[in-house]
Amino acid sequence: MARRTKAEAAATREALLDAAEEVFLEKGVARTSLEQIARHADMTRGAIYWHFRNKADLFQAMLQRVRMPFQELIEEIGDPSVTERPLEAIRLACLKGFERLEQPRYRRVHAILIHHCEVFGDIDPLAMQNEMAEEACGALADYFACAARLGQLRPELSPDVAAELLQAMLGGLFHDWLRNHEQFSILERGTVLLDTELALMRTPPAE
Amino acid sequence: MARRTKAEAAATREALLDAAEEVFLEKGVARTSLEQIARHADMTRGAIYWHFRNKADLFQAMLQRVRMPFQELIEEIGDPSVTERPLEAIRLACLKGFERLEQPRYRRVHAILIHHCEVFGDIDPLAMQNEMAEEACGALADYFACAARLGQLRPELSPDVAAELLQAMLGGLFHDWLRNHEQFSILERGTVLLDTELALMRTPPAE
DNA sequence: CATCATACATACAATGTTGTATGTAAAAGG
DNA sequence: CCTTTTACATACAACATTGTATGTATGATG
Repeated sequence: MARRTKAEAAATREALLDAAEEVFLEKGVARTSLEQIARHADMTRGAIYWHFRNKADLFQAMLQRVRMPFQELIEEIGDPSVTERPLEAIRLACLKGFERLEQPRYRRVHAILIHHCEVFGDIDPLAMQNEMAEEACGALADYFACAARLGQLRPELSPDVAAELLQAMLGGLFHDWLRNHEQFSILERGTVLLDTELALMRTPPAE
Repeated sequence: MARRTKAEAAATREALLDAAEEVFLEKGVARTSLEQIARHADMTRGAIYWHFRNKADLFQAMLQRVRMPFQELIEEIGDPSVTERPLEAIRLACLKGFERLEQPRYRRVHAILIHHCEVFGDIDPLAMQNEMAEEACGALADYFACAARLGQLRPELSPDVAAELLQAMLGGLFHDWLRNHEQFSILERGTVLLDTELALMRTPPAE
């Protein structure tokens, strides 16, 4: 066999990560050997050990391709009136998140992280999930607090509780969908649930 | 070594299941060998292979000890006025579920099922979770439909959406807590979130 | 009290997986 | 055009785990 050009080498690296996604998702991380990943990409383990130190390193590289912090979603809205309508900012950020999750790569990797891998090596997926959850909950709490100051939140509803409530709901929806994405469209159901919940939380227009 | 009496044999079976719970929870199902489980129970693999056919069989037996369908929780309330106050029935059933989850055995096994095991052998934990989720959502939908008929639900809120909403929220809370049960008490936070959500959903008293 | 089935412990063979060591042909560089 | 490095493929040794086969002491049974 022949050596590849730098671009080709980068392409095989991506191909290996693609293969890892598919095999991990199908068989679970623990039950897939590096051999299976390599063969699924029409390579050998030599290629894997060239690009990555071991399975954990490959796994981390796979995660790097789909990082999606909540704050970035907010910033991507690009609407300057965000600070005046925090509930709408939350809504748009969530919708953006739903849309992104429908891309196969995002969906697959998150499904692997949440449903198809256990602790292994120096990688603790639960710790990562904890970080994601707290990051999301913290951001939500900020925006709900802002909404409360602006009188846009029902007065009997504490902003922190609202944040916990919404984060739990989104997390549950997230888990349910990742478990079986053919069951329903996360964009559709997510929109309905999110709008319903926000409508319940918003202070009703005065009559 | 000596043979044991029937009662002792049953005790070692339970001890093996206890050991499996602890080791599974700590190291993940895939990464724990039967040897480790056996040694953790001061036994050998011989004992395991006597009581169970293999790891999958042991795993299933472990699950059998903690089955908790939503309907049973409702029935355990024992309050005959349940059909007249469906939202209260939901509330009590959830609270009962929270309390049960705080028992170490229930907590550990569910944490294993949801966060510490992948597909293996003929066991698909995701399918089990799907069944649990649909069972819960179906039951919730029934009670919300009942509440709607009795005019106890906000008229703009569809019972099915309410059920999906609550199920997602409970599922998210469930996952978050099982990921790290020392972070908060599921009974405390669960009560707050549940009561808040139900209060938002309930039709407000006429003024 | 002799026998048998039970409840394990021990020993062994087969397999799968990992990490590394080595081989190699082509691309990069001068 | 020659050398060096790159980007893998191949080969090998070590280990962990599994299932089974066998051993065995004891409780149960007539």
